[in-house]
Amino acid sequence: MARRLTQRGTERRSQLMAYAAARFAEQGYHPTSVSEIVAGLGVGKGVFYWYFDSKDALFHALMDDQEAALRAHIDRTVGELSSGADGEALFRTSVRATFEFFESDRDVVRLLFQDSLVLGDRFDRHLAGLYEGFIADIEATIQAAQAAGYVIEAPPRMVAFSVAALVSQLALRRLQTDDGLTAEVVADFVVTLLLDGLRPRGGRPHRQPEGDQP
Amino acid sequence: MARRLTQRGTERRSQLMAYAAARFAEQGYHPTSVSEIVAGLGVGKGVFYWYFDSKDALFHALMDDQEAALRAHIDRTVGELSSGADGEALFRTSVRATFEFFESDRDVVRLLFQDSLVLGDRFDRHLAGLYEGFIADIEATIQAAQAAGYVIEAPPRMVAFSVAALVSQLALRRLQTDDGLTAEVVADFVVTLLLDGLRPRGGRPHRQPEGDQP
Amino acid sequence: MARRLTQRGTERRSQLMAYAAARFAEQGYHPTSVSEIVAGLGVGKGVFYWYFDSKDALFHALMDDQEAALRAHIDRTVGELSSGADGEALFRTSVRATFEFFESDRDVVRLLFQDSLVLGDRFDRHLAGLYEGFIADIEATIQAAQAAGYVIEAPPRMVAFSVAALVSQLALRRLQTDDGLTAEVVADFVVTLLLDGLRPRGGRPHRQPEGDQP
Amino acid sequence: MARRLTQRGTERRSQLMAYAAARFAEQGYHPTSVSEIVAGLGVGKGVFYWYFDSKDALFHALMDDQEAALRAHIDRTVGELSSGADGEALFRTSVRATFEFFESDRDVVRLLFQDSLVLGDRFDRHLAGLYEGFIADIEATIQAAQAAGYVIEAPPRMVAFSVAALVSQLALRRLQTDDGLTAEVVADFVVTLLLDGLRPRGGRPHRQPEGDQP
DNA sequence: AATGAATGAGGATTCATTCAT
DNA sequence: AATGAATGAATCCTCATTCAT
Repeated sequence: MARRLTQRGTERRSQLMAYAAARFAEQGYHPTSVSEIVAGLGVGKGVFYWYFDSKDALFHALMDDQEAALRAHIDRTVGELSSGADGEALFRTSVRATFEFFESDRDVVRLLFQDSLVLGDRFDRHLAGLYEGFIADIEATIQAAQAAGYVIEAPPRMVAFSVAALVSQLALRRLQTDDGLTAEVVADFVVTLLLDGLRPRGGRPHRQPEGDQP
Repeated sequence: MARRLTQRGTERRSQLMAYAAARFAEQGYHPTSVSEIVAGLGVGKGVFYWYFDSKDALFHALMDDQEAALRAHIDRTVGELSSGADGEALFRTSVRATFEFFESDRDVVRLLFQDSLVLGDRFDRHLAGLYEGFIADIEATIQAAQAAGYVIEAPPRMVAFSVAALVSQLALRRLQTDDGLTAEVVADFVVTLLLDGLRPRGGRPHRQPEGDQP
Repeated sequence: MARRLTQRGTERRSQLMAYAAARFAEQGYHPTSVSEIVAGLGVGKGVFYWYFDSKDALFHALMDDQEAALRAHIDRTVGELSSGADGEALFRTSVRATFEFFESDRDVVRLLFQDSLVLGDRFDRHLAGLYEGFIADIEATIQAAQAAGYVIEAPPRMVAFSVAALVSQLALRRLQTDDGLTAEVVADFVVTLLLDGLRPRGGRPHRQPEGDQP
Repeated sequence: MARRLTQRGTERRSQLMAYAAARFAEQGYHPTSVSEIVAGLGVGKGVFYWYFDSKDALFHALMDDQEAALRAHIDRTVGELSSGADGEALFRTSVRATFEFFESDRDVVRLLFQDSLVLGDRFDRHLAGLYEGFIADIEATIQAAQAAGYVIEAPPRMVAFSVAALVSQLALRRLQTDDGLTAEVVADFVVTLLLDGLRPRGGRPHRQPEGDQP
């Protein structure tokens, strides 16, 4: 690999990746065959292997690309914030950017979250790395916030996982059940939930004898 | 199917399911072949198709079983609570029971979360149903709690998804990164996070000019 | 592999080996496809892989079988010699038996001598071993004969190679150019050549001025 | 083909042949792909088909070249002999020259002996011709020597095959098992074996009752 | 209830060759 | 003279499933 590509070659490669991403997102990795991909583009089988070493390799390339794109989108959005923004604003902006990104290309989420659970060991290393990237970022932020007293004490990694879990799962489920909510509304709910929880702050009703609230 | 099974037959069937569950959990559904399953048990191919109509059917049976087992475990645990327990106690107990269940059979989580994303449309209906079962339960609880003022206003389904997301993802990640925390500690953290959020309640430090807390 | 085979299974396996041997002998290993083999027998593709792990594995099985058969044939023939037979008779008998064996199944020679030269490294170990088996046998005999003064001094291994070269190549070429000679005549010529050389023993003509004899 | 080549073109062609020869010698004809050859030289696929009609054609060109080179080497070496040399000296010189040639380019032997056995019918005609060239030469010499009484009576073609077999196989095996012998020593052994056989000339020990000499 | 045997479509991948540029 | 791109038949092999026994 690491071929020198002409303009046309670069386009072909992108075409293949885009089409494959859509099929993987729709049906999953295993049920999507290379034949299906090339047939979908109306090209010969050899074309696939001219651009990718294997089906696996394509998948990894896809993941790498999307991860980079997500990071770039978040960084860009956060970069646009006024320099005086506080931590909460930063956090909220990041979460919103994430939901926006997933909103703009619905395949991406489905793709990014086909993880090792499903794809077997061959993908573990790659995906673990990818996931870890985000988790580690969040973890660092959490630790700083804890040091400053803005976040309750708890193992930062567990907290980071929680943040990632909420963001990723809500983004994902939005695709499956259209609840009519905008990305922004969901993002803001996530931020509120993470910061303040489900229990109303301030004076609250007394416990009821027959109560079964959460 | 719907065969009438002898005692021995029932055992065989369980054996097959247990072995298949382990393999599915380890490598995923597609990469696990029927041959591998029967070979692992040292029996002929016919055995498999005597007890199951297809590989799909086995998978669905597995899901049904595990879902029922999880529900039973939660119900049993909650049923042991003193009748005077309040909503928060109920909630905490349910979450704990869930983590305990996943703790007792690590394959189950990996199995339950190989979802439609990965398995393609054939599994959608089944899994959607499974997932929906839990979501609907939580949703009902949330609605009641909101009516009573114990939970902030927000689309109950979204709230329910959030609860499910946190519980399931933290249970899942525990398998992959051994953080040395007990199921109970994680469960309690999840409950706290959901109820009160990450931001400390009570008097808080003022915002700092250079702040970067979440 | 190492499957338990029924009578029918054993027959199928033999059928496959026989047919494959013929094709390998005729066209060589690489130009013979698994499809061709199963088509030739009118069976499905899966049949091949029920009996053999791979095309390679079949080839090795073939080699093992034929080597064993050749050895057995030689041992049997030599065993029928009167117990008072001398070394020369033994040698002559072995060489004759070898030619007979190759005569009885013409594919075998072509098969046994598709060697590492042609088949690449994957076959090296196996074939080297096979070839070595015979070479080592001959080498031991040569050494004993040298000790007793019946054979001239020379590195025994080189001598052994020479014997193997003559026997195998003459057997092989007989298949390609029908010279109308019986296996026995060729065998006896080989023995004579090896023992006494091409130069007539006893009184010989004087050198001629214009000579160009070998 | 039959292109008129510039100087640079001639070099390219030679480069391709040399590289291909090395690969064919190492892995065999079939396992070596055209892609591998051009990649090894860092050129595009088109280059290969500019200089050769096909992979087969390259192989044949290789064989032709090497055969010519071998003949030339033998002729040159023999031509250097004093004109009064007798038949034995001529023979010895030819055999030595052959071993020297193979010694100087180890790939050649491996290449020349990838014969029809391995390469299938397409190569038969070519290789048969090649081989026949040498065999016919030797055969003529043998016949002359037999007429003059220097060589025992036996079908000359069979004798010629024997000579070719010994020379080629010993040259070949030297590559695989480094026995530490020089080309000259092996060549001389071959000559001695062919002329006088393994049995010592002159007074010989009587047969022993329990004998096991060759 | 279970076995070994068989099926054959389909999977990923390779490869000699061709072609537009 | 040479390139990168493309072709598509063919390769080895897998696998869910069926079947005779």
